[in-house]
Amino acid sequence: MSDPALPYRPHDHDACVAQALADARSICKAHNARLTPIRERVLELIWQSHQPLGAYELLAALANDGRNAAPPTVYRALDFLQQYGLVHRIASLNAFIGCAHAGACHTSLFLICRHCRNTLEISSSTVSAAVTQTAQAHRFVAEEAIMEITGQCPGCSPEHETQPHD
Amino acid sequence: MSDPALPYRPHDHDACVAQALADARSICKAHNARLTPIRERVLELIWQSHQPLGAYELLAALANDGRNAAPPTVYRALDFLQQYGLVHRIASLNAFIGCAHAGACHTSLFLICRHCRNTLEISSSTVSAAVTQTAQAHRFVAEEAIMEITGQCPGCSPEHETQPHD
DNA sequence: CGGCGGATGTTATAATGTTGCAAACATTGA
DNA sequence: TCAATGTTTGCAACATTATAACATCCGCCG
Repeated sequence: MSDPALPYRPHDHDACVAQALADARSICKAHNARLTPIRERVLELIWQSHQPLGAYELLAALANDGRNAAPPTVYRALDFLQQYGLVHRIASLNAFIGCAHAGACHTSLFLICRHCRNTLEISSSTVSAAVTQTAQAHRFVAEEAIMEITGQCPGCSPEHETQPHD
Repeated sequence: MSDPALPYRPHDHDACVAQALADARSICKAHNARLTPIRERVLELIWQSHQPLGAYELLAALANDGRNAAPPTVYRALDFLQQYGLVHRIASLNAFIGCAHAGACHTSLFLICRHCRNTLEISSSTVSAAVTQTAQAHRFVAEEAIMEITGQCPGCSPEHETQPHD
């Protein structure tokens, strides 16, 4: 299998997914929330791809499972997962990706490679501080921040001109 | 140049729109681009609202003009206007707003009030620098940045509890 | 058991965005 | 002026993304 994942670095992807699912289970338990089979499966599918997945891609994957799913099923699962901070929505792609810092309060910045689509979630206190400060300077009460940077990841950047990922 | 700090403050809106249109005309002229009636009208409609407008809202407005427009008409006009930096797309709202710094190279941050929807475009060098630095730290070549902060503007923030804007 | 509430199934539909082709129009150069 | 060319617009159909409304199921608690 062509080691699909890898935001920029090889790693044991199965283990990384398993860890994410284990974290999710404990987070849900702590909140008395039910990580039902559908919800868990959606989360697993999302984690198996480091590229953000669209709702209808998830839908197709569920259909592959032999499951009889319609759009609301997927959107409801996604709503749940977002609510507990287990996945993020990438607004510029209409797609979803697993949260790399589930459980922790954080403002994330996403580095999205326009070539291989691998997406890296970063929690930068420098950026967060700059944003907070800017908002305050305009007497604006910031509640949610979306920061999505599109460009080229190290594996696909022009200086290399080798095989890009994917 | 049009008064940049428009939302959140009273101002002569007609003049502000007129100025934006004049700027647009000169920018297009400089690039040998044609600011056709449809494109200009779309830009005007967008500027007349400080709240971001959706493509289908624009479509309805064009229909009101007695014009016979279909979705591609609007999307093409929007593509054109974005190409020349005259409008920005707000990804989290699927909507468009006039660019407050047309002509200048800039990375913008948007402060979107979830109450009155007024949206302020800010060019913060602090934030830009922090983002650039973070991207570089991951050897990521940043090309486009989307930064959208949702929250409450001064007029709608809870401490006031007066009449919100809009 | 029986009722309650959350989760899922099902159908339909809304909202957003795109493709492809043809007609209209502007610009250029002979 | 006229044809050649390229851009813009009209138009119809379609693709994608997201939600509404209501029925059903299932676990839990009394």
